[in-house]
This record gives sequence, C-alpha cells and structure tokens, in this order.
Amino acid sequence: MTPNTADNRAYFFKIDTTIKKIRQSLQKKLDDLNVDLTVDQWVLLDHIFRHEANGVSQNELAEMTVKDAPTVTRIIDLLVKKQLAERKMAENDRRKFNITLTEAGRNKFHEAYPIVAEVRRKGWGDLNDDDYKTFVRILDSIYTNITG
Amino acid sequence: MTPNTADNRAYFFKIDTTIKKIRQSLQKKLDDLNVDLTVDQWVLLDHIFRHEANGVSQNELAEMTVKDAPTVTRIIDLLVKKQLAERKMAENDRRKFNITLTEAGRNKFHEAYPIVAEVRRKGWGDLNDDDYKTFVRILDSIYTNITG
DNA sequence: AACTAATTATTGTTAAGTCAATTATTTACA
DNA sequence: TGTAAATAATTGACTTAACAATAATTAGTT
Repeated sequence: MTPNTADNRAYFFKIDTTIKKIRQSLQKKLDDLNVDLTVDQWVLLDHIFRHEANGVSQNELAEMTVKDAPTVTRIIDLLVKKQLAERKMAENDRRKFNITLTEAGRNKFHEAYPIVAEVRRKGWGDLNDDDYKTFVRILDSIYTNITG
Repeated sequence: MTPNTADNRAYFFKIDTTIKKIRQSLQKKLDDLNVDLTVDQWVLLDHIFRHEANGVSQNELAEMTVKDAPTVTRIIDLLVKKQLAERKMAENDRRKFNITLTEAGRNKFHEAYPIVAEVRRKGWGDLNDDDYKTFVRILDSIYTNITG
C-alpha cells in the first residue's frame, strides 16, 4: 500500500465534521424560518411520510434511521405532542404501533422539504453525477465493511 | 441535470447512517476491550495528543472537532475526572486554558489507537487510493460549500 | 395447553449536542 | 484613561444517543 496507509487515514473525522456542519446548517435554516423541527425530528418525519402507504412501526423506523428503539420512542413522543404524527395500534399485532402523519404532519413535511432540498443543493455545489456515483459507492462500501 | 437532480439526492442520510455505524462499531470495540473511553472522548484525546507540543485551548479544540464550547467543556471535565487530561492556565491570557494530557492520558492514547486503526482498516476494506482522493475531495467540497 | 423464546415498546441513566445567558478577562478605540 | 466590544470558558435547560432493564404480547416447542 502507498505511504498513506489505511490505518492512518482519518476519514472518520472528515465524515463526522462534514455531517455536523450539514446538520448545523440545516438546523439554522429551519430555526430561522420558524419551522419548529429539529433535524432528527425531520429525519423521522421524512421516513414516516415515505411509508404512509402501509404505515411503519417504531422498530422499522429505528432500523432505517440507525437510531435505537428508545431514541425513536422519544422523538415520536415529541412528534405526537406537536400533533404531527399519530400512534395507531397495528391490527394484527398489539405490540406494534403503526406510525402515521396527521394532516398537520404532512403539511409540515411540505413546509420543510424545500428547505432541506436547498441545503442539499448548496452542499453539493457543482459536484457532478460521476462524483455522486462514486460517493455513494464508497459510503455504501464502508457501511457494508463495517456492518457486514 | 440528469433525472436524479441534486435536490433529490438524499446523501445526508447516507453520510449520517454511515458515520453512525462507524461510531457504534468503534464504541463496541472500545467497550469490549475495557478501554473506558467514549468515541467523543477519544476524538478529543486524539486532538490534544496531536497538539501537545504547544498545548491547545478549549476553543481551538471546539473548532477543530466541530463541537461547541459547552460540549468541549463537558468532555474535558470527564477527561480531567479520569485523570487523562489537565487544564493549565495559559501564561499570557488568563481566560484560556492550555489543555494537555497526563502520562495516563498518553498511555490511553497508545492503548486506543490500534483499536481505532483497526476499525479504519475494516471500514475502508479494499477501496483504493484513488477512491480515497475522490472521497476526501467530495467531503471537503461539501464542507466548503456548506460553510463557505 | 403450557412454557420458553423472541419481539415491540417503554423507562431510567449517563454522555453529548445546541442554544441562551453569565462571568472573567482582554482588546479596541474614542 | 476609560468604556465598549470581543473572546474564553462555564452553567442551565432541552434534545438526542446508547445501554440496560422491564412489561406486554406473540411465536415456537413440547
């Protein structure tokens, strides 16, 4: 391997600091526009929105977002308190909830989405489609190497 | 732009979930080997170690790690309580501290480093040097686009 | 049917992240 | 010089992350 061997590559720091900056930037925009959502609340809102067809359980949300069950419980608590989401008993399994958005929750999604999209665009800048493919390939590879 | 336009590219999620998995994996290894460090404590320990020559202030650590000042205060509190780090008054500015490692802190660094390196290697797998260059270029670019 | 396993969600604890406000000190400049 | 502005660190309140333990329900097995 070349001089800069893998065990010296502090790519953790780069990934970590970059996602932190992205989160800070998005949170600031949400705050400035009085959206009244934290980034993590947005992440859950987004995932629930995209699974509205069949509903989604808290455990499924935990797995998709790589959060643990207690964290999801608490964020859902907040979304429910804000009347953006609802817990409905799953018909066939009384241990589960089917998490869905309220009308206000769907409105909140559409309010926040353009703000998220703008931060994505700003972050991506003039990087191109090949960059995107490579970036996704590397991130997926790291993810698989770590978890596999 | 191609069909998959930038505002639809949910690369935030990918970065976010990947760094979460890396952190979880590293934390588990540190716990299994009874190193008694959290990932964030390691991050500060590492940065302090690399600036031992001239010492480093809490604000400088905050900027380098993209943590805010209160967070750094609290993590340093923990490192001091564990007797891994020390706060020394800066000679020329009584508002500042010079943060340094104790002997035990340096030993802890050398104890943890191989574990961190192993997770890095595992995560990077057989990705190559060109991948690394590209990955760093893209992350740096996003970072600059967001903060610039 | 009865008993053990596994699954889903919750609660408690500690660490970390963020914002706002505060204290102490230093710098700038009127 | 003196007063305001800037800087460094801390504290408090709230949110999120991770782990362990627990309760309720379901699945699997004999």
